[in-house]
Amino acid sequence: MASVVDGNGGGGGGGRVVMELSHIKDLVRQLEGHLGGGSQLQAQEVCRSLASQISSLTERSITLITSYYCLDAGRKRSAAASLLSDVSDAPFKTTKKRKTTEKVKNQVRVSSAAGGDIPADDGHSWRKYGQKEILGAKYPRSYYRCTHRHSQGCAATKQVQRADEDPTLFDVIYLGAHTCVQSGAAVAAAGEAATATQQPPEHNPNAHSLLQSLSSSLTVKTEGLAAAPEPPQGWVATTPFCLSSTPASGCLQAPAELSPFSAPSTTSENWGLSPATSDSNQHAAVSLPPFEVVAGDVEFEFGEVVSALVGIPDDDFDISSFFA
DNA sequence: GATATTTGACCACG
DNA sequence: CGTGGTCAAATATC
Repeated sequence: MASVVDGNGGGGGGGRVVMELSHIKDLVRQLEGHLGGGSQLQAQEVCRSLASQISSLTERSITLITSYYCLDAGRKRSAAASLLSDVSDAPFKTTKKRKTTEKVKNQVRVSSAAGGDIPADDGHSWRKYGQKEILGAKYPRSYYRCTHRHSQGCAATKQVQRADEDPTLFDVIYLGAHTCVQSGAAVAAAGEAATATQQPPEHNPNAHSLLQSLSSSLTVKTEGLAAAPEPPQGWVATTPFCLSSTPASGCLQAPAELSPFSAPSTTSENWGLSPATSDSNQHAAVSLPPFEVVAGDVEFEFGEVVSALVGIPDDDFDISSFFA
């Protein structure tokens, strides 16, 4: 029921986004190879070319997704609907109400640091404001908001829920983008990382690991789905996939400064961008501080995005079969 | 005293 | 009316 990717419905064939992403993945692989070594001049030339291809392909994918969102924002509904609340650029209205317009949402599964406790922090400071027993779930869901909500009007919130099947795993849903100013280092790192994925690596020492992480994230999102006949409840990616949008617009937009595939809420470099996590094994739920991402989710809205792009009616679309 | 967490209640949505 | 998200008072911690 509560399955995120529900149904085993129809749908088939490829999608443009997937093709683009697969293409990007291949290019990244090639680029990786050229980075490994080889003759300087030629390699540089090839890298440059590959990088620019990656850049344009990425951009195209973004465009596809964003155009879909602009067209269709707010029309879809699914199990996800209950998770969406509004952007709340208008400071919460008079009452304790649930808002239902769209909001940046990003879903990841993390493992707890010690197998028992809450997952380590993700670079942002959160303040718990509620906890709720959820029907059908063994464990209560905790609600967090950004500590800087009042001081900086940051509207980011997250929900943390222990996974039924594995108590050491936590499903974390990020809602809304951080507008607060965080420790500059993390943001800067994210920004730098983003830039590096869009431009030729040149002499960037991080290039390789960045590429690896990009490559692995793409791998999971495409191949992972294709390989798994029935993905575990929609937790399909190893890297958070942030469909950021500006708080005010209903439309999904590519962030101005950051990579569209940036870590959620521009947090620390441990969000799939650091060398430490670049060797992301499929589901090695090892507990490593500060934040081991076991699986991120492109999330079902992304599935709907894709379904729309391919022209599948949004009723009964199964993202897994789509990717297959 | 300031800040964070807990917890029951309130309220919107389906 | 049930469920889930949020509020806010009470409480805990620093």
